[in-house]
Amino acid sequence: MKKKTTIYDIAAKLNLTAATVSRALNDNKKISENTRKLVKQTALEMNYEQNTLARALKSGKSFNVGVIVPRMDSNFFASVIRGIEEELYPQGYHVIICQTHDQESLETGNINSLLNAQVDGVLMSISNSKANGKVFDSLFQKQVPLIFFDRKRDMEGISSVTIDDFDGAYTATKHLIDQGCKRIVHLSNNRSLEIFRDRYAGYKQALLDHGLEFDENLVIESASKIDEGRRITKEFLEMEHRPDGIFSSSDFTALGAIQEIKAHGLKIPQDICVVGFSNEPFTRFMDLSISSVDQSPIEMGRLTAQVFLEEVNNKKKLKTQKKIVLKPELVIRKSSQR
Amino acid sequence: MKKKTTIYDIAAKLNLTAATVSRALNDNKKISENTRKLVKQTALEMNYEQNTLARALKSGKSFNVGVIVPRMDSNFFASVIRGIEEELYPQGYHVIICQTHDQESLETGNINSLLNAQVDGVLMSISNSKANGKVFDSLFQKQVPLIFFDRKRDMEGISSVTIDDFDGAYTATKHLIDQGCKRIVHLSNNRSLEIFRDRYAGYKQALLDHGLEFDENLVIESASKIDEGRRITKEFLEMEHRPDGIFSSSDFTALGAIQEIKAHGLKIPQDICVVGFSNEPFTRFMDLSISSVDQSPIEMGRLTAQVFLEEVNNKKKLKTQKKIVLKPELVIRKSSQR
DNA sequence: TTGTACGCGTTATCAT
DNA sequence: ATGATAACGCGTACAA
Repeated sequence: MKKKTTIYDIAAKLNLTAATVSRALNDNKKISENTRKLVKQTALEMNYEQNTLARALKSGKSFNVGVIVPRMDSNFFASVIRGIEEELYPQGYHVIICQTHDQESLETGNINSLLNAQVDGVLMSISNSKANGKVFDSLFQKQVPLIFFDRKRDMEGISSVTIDDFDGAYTATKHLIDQGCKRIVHLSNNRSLEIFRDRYAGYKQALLDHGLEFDENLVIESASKIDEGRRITKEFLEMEHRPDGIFSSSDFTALGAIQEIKAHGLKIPQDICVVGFSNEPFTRFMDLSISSVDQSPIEMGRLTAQVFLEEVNNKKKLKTQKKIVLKPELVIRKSSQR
Repeated sequence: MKKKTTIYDIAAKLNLTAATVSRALNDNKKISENTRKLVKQTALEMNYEQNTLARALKSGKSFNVGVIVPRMDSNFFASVIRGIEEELYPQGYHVIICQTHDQESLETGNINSLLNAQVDGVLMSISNSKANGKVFDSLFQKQVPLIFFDRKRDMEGISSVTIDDFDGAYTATKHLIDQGCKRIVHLSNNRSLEIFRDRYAGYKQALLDHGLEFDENLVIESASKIDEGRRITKEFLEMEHRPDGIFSSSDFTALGAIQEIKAHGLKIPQDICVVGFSNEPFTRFMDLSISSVDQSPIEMGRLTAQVFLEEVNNKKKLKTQKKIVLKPELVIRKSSQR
C-alpha cells in the first residue's frame, strides 16, 4: 500500500482506458450506467483518491482560498473565519489563513505568498489603507477574485461584506445620550480605515441630531489595546469638565478605559457610561459586563464565502460587484445601563 | 499579460531549452555562471513565477502543512499557530488550519481533507484520544509526518512537543498549599487526554507530598467552559466542609468558579484561592486577576515546526522520534495571593 | 555545460 | 459509449 492508486490502475484492472475512468468518476453524461457503477465500485475497492495536485495543474484551480486578517486571536476574526469555513469546506475548498499583525509589509508578502500558492481567491480584511494598491493589481491581472470583509477599501469592481458601522456607532451613541450622558468621548482608531471613519461619523451625527455639542477634543485615536485605553482615559479624566460617557470603537480600549475609571475611584455606570464595539466574549463575562455592538461575525464569514463562490462560478460573465452591508446590534449590559 | 510565463517562454526567448532554464533557476551546480545570470535576469524581466502546482505534482511536495486544533479562538492555540507560522513561512511553507471543535468526526474529516490536499505534514493537537487510531494509519502509510503538540497521544515513532503538565499542576497546587489552603478542589477535564491526566496526577502528588488528604470527591470533570465552572462550583460550595482552594485545569472553568464564589458572597483569595491553567489574556486583565500556569505557546509552536522541518528534511534516514517537553511557569496574581 | 525525453495524474479533444 | 493522444508546467536521468 505504498503507492497511491491512480485512474490508470483502475483502468488496467477493468480493461478500460484512463479517460473512461476519469469520465465515469466525474459523472460525464456520455458514459453507460453500467461502466459508471463498475468504475465507482472498483475505485472504492482500490482505495482510489483523486490527486488534487494533478487536477489543479490541469484545471488551473487549486481549490485553496486565502484568508487574510489582521490577527486571528480576536474572537471577531476567528468567528468570521469559522463562518467562511462552514461555507467553503462542503464545496471542497481549503482555507489558508494569513495574519498581517497590522504590518503593511506582511500584507503585501501574504498576498504574494498566496498568489504563489495559486489560490483561487483571496478574502481579506485590510489592516491599512494607506498601502499602495499595487498588490491588488497583481490579483486583478491574474483574475483572482478578491473580496473584502469588515475592513475594506473602496475599489472598482470589488465586492465586500461589511456591517453598517455608521449605524452601529450612531445607535451606541444615542443609547448613551438616552442614559443621560451629556459629554461623550469617542475612543477612535486608525481613521485611514473606513470602518473607523464611519464609526466616527456615526458618533458625530448622533450628537448633532440630539442637540449635543460636537467637540473634536473629545475624539482620541489609538490602537485597539487595553493599555492604550488606559493611557487615553487617564488624560481626559483630568479634564476640567470630566466626560460622562465613552463610546469606544474597540472593546479592548473600552476595557482599558473601565480599568482606569475605576482606578480613579469613579463609578460605572453612575459617573461614566461605557460602550464598546465588537462584542468580544470577555465583554459578557466581566464582573462589570460591557455594552458593545455585535457584528454577527459568523454570518459575515458565510456571506463572504458565498460571494466568493458566486464569483468563481460565474467567471465567464461580467464581474458583478456586490456590496453587502449587515446591520449591527447593540447589546446593552451593565457598563451603560443606569 | 494574460497568460503566465513559463520556463518554456523564457527558454524560447534565450534559444535555450526548458531543462536548462529549470536548472539555472534552481541553482543547479552544473550550469555556467553566465547562463544562470542570464536566465535569472530575463526571468525577472518576463515576470516569471514558478508554478507551484506543477512543481508539487512532480516532486510530490505541496509545501502545505496542515495544522489541526480544537479551536483557534483561544489565545493559546492562536499563539501556537503564530509560532508555527513564524518558523514555517520563511521556508516557503503554507499553513492550512483546521478546527475540530472537539468533535471526533471533524477530526477524522479534517485529516482526510488535508491528506487529500496532499499536505507535507500534519501538526495537531488532538481533541479526543478515544478516537480509534485508523485515521493515523492513513498518515502513516502515506509517510506524511505527524507531530503532536500540547494534546498528544502516545504513539510509536511519533514526535511531540508538550509542556510538563504534571509539573505545572504540582507547582500550582503547592502554591495553594503555601497560601494556607487545606481543602483543595481540582476542576479537571476529559481525562482520556494525557494533559488532563497529568494535571490530575500533579495535583494529587502535591497534596500527598505535603501531608494533605487526597479526596476523590474533590475532583470534578467538565468541559472547559465558564458555565461549567459555575455549575460545578455551585455544587461544592454547598458541601459540609467547604473547600478553600481551587486548582482548575482551565482558565475558563476557573473564571466560572470565581463568578460563582462571588455570587455566594465569599471573598477571593481570603475565603478561597483560585488558580487556572493556560494564562489566557483575560486572566491578566480581570479586576480580580487570575493566577494561572503559562504554557509558552509561541515557543511551543516554533518547536513543533522545527521538529517537522527536521523530519521532512531527513526522510531518508530513520525517523527519529523526538519528545520535547517544555517547562511551564506559574504566574501568581490576585486570585491566589493572600 | 547543455539538450533529449519522459513522467507526475488528470482532463479535454479528437476519433472510432 | 469508449479509446487514443495531447497537454498542463516542471524536474531529472540519461545522453551528448
